[in-house]
Amino acid sequence: MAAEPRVRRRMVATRKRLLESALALFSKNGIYNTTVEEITEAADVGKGTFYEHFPSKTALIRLLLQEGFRTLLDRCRAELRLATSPSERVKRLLRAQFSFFQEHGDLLILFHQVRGLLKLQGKEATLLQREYKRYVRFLAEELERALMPRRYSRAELKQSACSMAGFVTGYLSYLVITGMSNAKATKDVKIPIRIFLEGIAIDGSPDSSMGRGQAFRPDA
Amino acid sequence: MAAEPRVRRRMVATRKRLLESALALFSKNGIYNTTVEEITEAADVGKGTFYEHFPSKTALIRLLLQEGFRTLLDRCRAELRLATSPSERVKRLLRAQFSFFQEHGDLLILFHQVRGLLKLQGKEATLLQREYKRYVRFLAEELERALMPRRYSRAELKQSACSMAGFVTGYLSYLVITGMSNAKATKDVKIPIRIFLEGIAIDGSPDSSMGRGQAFRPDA
Amino acid sequence: MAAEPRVRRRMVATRKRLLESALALFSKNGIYNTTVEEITEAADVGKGTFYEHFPSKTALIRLLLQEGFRTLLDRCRAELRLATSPSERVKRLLRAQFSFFQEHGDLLILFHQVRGLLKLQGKEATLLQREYKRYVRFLAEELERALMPRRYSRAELKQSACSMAGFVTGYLSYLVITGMSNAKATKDVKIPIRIFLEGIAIDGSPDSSMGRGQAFRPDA
Amino acid sequence: MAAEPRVRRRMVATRKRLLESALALFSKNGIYNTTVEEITEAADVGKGTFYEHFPSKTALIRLLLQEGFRTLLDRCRAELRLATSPSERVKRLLRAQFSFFQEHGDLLILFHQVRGLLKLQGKEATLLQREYKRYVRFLAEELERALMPRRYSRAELKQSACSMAGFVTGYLSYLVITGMSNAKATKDVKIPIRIFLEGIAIDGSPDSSMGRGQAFRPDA
DNA sequence: TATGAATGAGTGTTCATTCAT
DNA sequence: AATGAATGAACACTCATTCAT
Repeated sequence: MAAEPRVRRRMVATRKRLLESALALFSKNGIYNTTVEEITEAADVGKGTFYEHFPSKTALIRLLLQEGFRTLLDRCRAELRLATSPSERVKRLLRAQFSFFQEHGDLLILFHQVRGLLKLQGKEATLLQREYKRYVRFLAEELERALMPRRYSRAELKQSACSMAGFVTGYLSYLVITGMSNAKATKDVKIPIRIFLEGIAIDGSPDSSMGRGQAFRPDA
Repeated sequence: MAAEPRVRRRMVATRKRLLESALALFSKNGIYNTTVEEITEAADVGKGTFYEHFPSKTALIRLLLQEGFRTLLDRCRAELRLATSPSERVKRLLRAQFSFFQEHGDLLILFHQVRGLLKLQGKEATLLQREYKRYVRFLAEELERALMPRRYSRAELKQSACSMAGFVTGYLSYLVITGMSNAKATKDVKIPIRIFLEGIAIDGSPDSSMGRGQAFRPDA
Repeated sequence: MAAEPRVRRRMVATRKRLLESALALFSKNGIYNTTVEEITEAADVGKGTFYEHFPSKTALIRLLLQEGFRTLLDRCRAELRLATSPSERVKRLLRAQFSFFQEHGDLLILFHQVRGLLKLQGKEATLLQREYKRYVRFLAEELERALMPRRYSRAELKQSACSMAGFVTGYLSYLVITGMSNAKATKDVKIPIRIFLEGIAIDGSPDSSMGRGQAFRPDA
Repeated sequence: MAAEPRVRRRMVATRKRLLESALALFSKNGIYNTTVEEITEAADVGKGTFYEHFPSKTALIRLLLQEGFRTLLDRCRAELRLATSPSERVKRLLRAQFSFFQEHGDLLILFHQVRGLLKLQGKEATLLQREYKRYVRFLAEELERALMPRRYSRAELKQSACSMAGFVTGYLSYLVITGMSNAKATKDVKIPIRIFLEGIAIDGSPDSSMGRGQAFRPDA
């Protein structure tokens, strides 16, 4: 009876080692090029042990994804609590996301790869999709709150949330590809934003420069 | 001698059908869940024929990627030629990318999935990586040209390019996930940008609002 | 075009070798202790070849079963055509079954093992079950025809068919267990039947000997 | 010292629960689709406990088989003791077997499935085989006793015993397959026997009807 | 050139069995 | 004696690739 906790602790440790090994390998080799056996070997346990802890490889991926998103959202919420004005909320939201991925670089590629699966059908995909949708919904709600005074349509807010989420992960994953230090490049994210947007003249009248007297519409 | 061209034409047609079938299937089921046999079946040719035209499945993917990026860059260049002022170049660059992916939605998931592979080692990955790097370099150069008067460091321009590329594809792929009509949502891309950035006060004095008198730094 | 048949012939031969190897191994080691690899090795083909010819191990078993039952029923029908009187039909029916299993001893254990699965649920089991039911139904119909003059209820005929089928395969499989030569023991099947039934006095008055004045009822 | 019996009693109870759970599961899902874990779960004991009581899964099966056959033979012996005439012995023997399987339907599928293993080599198979052989030998001896006056060869008696054993279990298992109520169908087993045998004319002159002036020989 | 039968390394998953507690 | 976490051999099945025709 007194020894039980030790067993439990060992099990928890094993499970944790499996999760960590999996995440590290997924991040290094991708979810497709990582085999269950590689994971168990990295965790220094037998192959069968994997299935004592997780029903399937996919389930493990889902778990990592869920946990990842939960941590991300928690981070966002914590950061939002520090905001003193509505206008500050958006900044903190963005900051939370960047700093999260800076700490959890492993999750960047996982989120990315799984996202590449989501157009596919099948109930497993639906389960995974739910996580991303929840994330977007959360961002949309927060954006709404932050921008209270001015009313935007639900669709616009959703688009805006997609825009934000896509920007964060897209930017970071391109940094990874080009071999730029994530840490350094995310130190001051405002510069790239300003640069690539400055021509768009986000501030005021500019689109007239497109010669059509319209707002910027890429496919106009 | 007179028949030769016909044979050649047939071959070219077969090759084209293979490429198209592959792209369609990749877009629908992803590169991992699409088998060579499915591709040849869709193209209505024998399985072996695939290997008469392409040395491997990966090579085919690389080809589609290369062709895709070439088309994308061509589109960008064409659009840029229409610009009458440097400040307009960025807008047209962005517009070109959005409209490209709107037309070639097939490539969105392909670009995305392949990107998820790029951290991997191996010379195949390096070959694929080259394509993305070329794309980013192109964007960086164009940004430099567009913003000539103001000098940015090479690194900053590269970050900015990543930012742009990441934003475009990230935004669009999140739209796909959340089930929003790509066509509709990209009609006016400025709204979401404005919304999610408005709190950041990209325009002027803003960061003081963070209470630290600093530029916006997500991980501060 | 002229060579095609050769390829086809080769394929048919491969398929046949696989079927034969499988049946032989199933008969020797049982369906559970026979692996796909053993089958392909015995057929001297690669492991993957198996799946070019059959969608799954279970499907192969089903195929063997179907083909076996078809042959068995054909044999029965052929034998029945030789009958000159209704009363002869039952004899010939029984004879056909015995001679069939004598020739196809391999199928005896297959039929037996698969039968052991049939109580299980699942659609695969249902598919297999169909074969046995068809067999019993056939026997019931033939018994009805053979015994036309005297009317038996549908249920009684079905029981009778089960009785016949069960007897044939049960008897033979017990012969196998006890190591008796199938060939020799089935030469004159009437002797064992007479022996074990003679006390039951199938002919007339006997059951009164049970002291209850009733028909023989095992659980009375 | 006083507690010892309690421990022993508990152990016996656990062992019994394991045996019962196993039998129930074997009957429902078959010996192959029943895992040791399912058995221990059903018996509400730890997985390791199984191996405190039985050296292996196969050993458990052997045990159930042995116990089953022992009970069956006991039942037969008890029934035989009630016989008042030699001719009655065969009837009672048959009755005992039918009523046994009616009560212990669980054992029907177990006996059946294990029988499907018996052609296999290996000492485990030999051990299992012994049980069936003992059963057949018992039946042969009883038949001999019952038919004393008329002499049959040892081989003929053995065949006859196989015939009886095969008929009983074969008939019943076909009833299960076709979904007929075991209970109802075995109420009066004589009808099916009579029906399927009536054409064989077990009684007298019959085989001449085959037009060959021979005894009924299935493979003639 | 085109074909598709053949291949076999590789993968996720199962499960009887072991053993430290 | 009882437990259940850990084990790893084994298995069915996949699929990119080869090659004889």
